[in-house]
Amino acid sequence: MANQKNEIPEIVISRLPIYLQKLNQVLKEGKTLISSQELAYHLGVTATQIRKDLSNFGGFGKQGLGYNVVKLLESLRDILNLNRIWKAALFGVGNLGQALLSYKGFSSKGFEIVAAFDNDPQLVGKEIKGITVQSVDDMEKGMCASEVKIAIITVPAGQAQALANRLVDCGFKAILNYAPVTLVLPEEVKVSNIDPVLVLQKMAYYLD
Amino acid sequence: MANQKNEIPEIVISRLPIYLQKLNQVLKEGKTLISSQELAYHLGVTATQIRKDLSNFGGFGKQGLGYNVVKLLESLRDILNLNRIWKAALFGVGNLGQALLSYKGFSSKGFEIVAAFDNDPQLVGKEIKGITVQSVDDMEKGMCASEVKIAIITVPAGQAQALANRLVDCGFKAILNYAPVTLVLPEEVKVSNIDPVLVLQKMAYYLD
DNA sequence: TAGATTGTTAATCGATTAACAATC
DNA sequence: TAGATTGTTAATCGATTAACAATC
Repeated sequence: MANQKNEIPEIVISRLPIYLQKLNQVLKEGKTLISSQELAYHLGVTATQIRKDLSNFGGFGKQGLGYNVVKLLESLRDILNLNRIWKAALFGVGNLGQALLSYKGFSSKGFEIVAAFDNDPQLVGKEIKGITVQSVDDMEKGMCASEVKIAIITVPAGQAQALANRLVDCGFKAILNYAPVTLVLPEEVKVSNIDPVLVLQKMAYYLD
Repeated sequence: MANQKNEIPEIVISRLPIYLQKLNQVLKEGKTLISSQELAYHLGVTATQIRKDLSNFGGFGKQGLGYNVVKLLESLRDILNLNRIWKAALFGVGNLGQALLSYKGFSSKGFEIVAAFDNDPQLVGKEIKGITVQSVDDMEKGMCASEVKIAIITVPAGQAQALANRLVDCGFKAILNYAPVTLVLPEEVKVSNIDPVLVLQKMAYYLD
């Protein structure tokens, strides 16, 4: 009844990109085979956990040998829907927004920021990294009928919830939120938060 | 035997800053009392979980009434060691590093970047947001005997592990790592990673 | 074949939730 | 007092780990 996606724990899914990242490193080092033990070694997880995680999607290894690096990479990219380019729209072209526009790590991993929006009249119309900043007022015009389903929010905290509501109405399905607020949105929309202050506050507990 | 800190699950600690964030919002709205139910409502957690989390540290509420917002805020700040200013050093003054140097959210929450380091001769000596960029070569000179225990890494992936090793040798105890690699460090050093690509890759699984 | 490592089951561990007595 | 909500126990749920047969 429920499709397979619902059955696989989110915590498993969140580890797959880490495996992918490590496998890319391993590939660069020229290894063609890797055991779950080796893969686990530097990732802070156990070999058993890697095998268990992967077994949710099938058997990718060979007993006695381990995993073919290239094949496992391809399989993980398939599972995570990474065999395509994902377009994203950026909201808020301040310091952080501009840094993200300049970040080369997105495009090399298949994520491309194709539009940028800001409220500041000084910024609207300006071209940054090949992208012309548009007014947030015009968001619906260009985006709602487009194939862009990922939004990156780097607006001030006070504006984030209202913007997020508009994005959901517009049809965005995934939001990467850098604003320091917890967004309240329908559960069919995926939201992930990046807030360095929360992370530092957590670490502070263990200091001193 | 074991001190209390070891006994409280890390997952509990990681939720406390979120409660803190919400309580600050609630305080601004002028509320003086809040129930676990209300607090939970917009945080995607249950009221029971909030009460359970808090009960690790004592009883902060009053039956029939809820929690005094100001008192709970103060208690959480005490628990998380946030009643002081934490100094941090930044490594890597590229786009992202400069955005972090400009970010006002750190100082308003008690985190202050007091030093910045880069390898680029063009950047060394330059002053950004009141901080003079120093050469990474000189890191040990200024930092190892200092009270700065938090490092923020925004250098390229290939340089992060070697830098982190030096930081640990130097006496840093917490590392906020923006480089897209998993750092391997002694377990007494707290490491947190922020990598938007991993987050986007996870969300991609649920798209389409 | 002998050695190594997977994929999977069962056991363990730990976190979340439900329920409710205590009490404001 | 009556109603509300905490703090906590016990039950449930889910994730991790240990163990090992299968098999390369």
